[in-house]
Amino acid sequence: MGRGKIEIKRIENQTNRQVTYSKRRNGIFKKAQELTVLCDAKVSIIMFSSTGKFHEYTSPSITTKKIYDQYQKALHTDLWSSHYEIMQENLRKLKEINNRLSREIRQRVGEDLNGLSLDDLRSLQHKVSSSLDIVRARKVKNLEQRHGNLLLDLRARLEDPQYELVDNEGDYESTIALTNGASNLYAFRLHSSHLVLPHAGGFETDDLRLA
Amino acid sequence: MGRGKIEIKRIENQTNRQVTYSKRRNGIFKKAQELTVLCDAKVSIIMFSSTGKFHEYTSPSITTKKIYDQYQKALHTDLWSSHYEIMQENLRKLKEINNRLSREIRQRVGEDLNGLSLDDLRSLQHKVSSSLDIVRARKVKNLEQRHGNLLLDLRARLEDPQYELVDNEGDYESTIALTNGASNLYAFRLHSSHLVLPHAGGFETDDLRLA
DNA sequence: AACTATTTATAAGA
DNA sequence: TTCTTATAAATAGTT
Repeated sequence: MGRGKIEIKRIENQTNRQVTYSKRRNGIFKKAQELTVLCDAKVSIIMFSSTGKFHEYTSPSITTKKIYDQYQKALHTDLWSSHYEIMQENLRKLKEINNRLSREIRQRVGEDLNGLSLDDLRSLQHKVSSSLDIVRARKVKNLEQRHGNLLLDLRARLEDPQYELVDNEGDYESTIALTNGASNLYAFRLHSSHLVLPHAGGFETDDLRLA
Repeated sequence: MGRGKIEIKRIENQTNRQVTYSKRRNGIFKKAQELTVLCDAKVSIIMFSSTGKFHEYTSPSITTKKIYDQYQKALHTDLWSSHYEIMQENLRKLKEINNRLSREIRQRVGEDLNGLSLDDLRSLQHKVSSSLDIVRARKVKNLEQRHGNLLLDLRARLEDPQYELVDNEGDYESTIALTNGASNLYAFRLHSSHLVLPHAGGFETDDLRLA
């Protein structure tokens, strides 16, 4: 309907496209308004131009939110709650992980020991002690690497009677200690990998896996 | 456009109204489709007839939900999005806290030491060492309390040459050590108290403060 | 659901 | 952008 017939395919000329968009948009909105009045209907139109400009028509006596609520009812589809539920669940899991990490670290720091039995304390001591060995060994290793100094190495060995043990059997012993000491951590990681991720393509949700 | 001109007002004859609704609905959807193609636009139309029947058009390559997301963004209209954004923000913060806790604990366990300078390692060793002292002291204290046994106490003192120091000056020394060692933790807590909580009355969001 | 006289929308041009 | 106008498209009333 115009001076000439046009083919329904993308208008390549940007200006033409904009003009046509504007004209036809008005046309559609007018028709929507007429439909609303003539037929006592409720209409919601939302559109975005190719440049991202937003326009809408909504029948008077209704809001976009109401239209969408009805839409959801009509389709028996809940567009948003699944996302909310997933986010809630992720929040819950992250908090759980956080609490465990907090407790673990507080105990390692020496806080919050009241609930622990003697055995717990003993085990905690061993864990912390193992960690200390590892850190100490690492520090020494760093020193060695940094200075390439055998004298220093020797001095470190003298300074630290446990060093010999850690250094010789360290790979095995400390791995065991570490595994035990860090077992909770591994559990946390396993947990965090269970975080439910929303489907792709919906809301942009950050990757929730812990690094 | 038809055999006669019509006034734009509600069609009282129910049958006519239905017929007109049907015809004009198709017209609008066709125009929406054309607009989509011609102008590379994104259109979402949702309508309900006076009898409650539901119909929609959505441009291919987009979903109603996406249109709705964009709609919310475009209007800065807050139907649900503020809640959503708050949850996103909280998730982000929890993840941040989690990562810090994880790093802290991993270092205390003896993992992930590669990035640390010699000074870092030294400081870490001191922290872990302090923690170890505290835990050890606590274990011994537990033993004492449990058995009320002086002999045991004595044996513990023999077993652990550092005990004397910790026991005598422990309250001050270990508090300092703890405060230093746990300073990051306090920072985390401060952080977590900054979590934004959604307004009451919306979606039920769990309390996000860390215990 | 078709038909078609008419109205309405709009493409192209100014 | 807005207006103009020839023409295409939509549709009201009819079958």
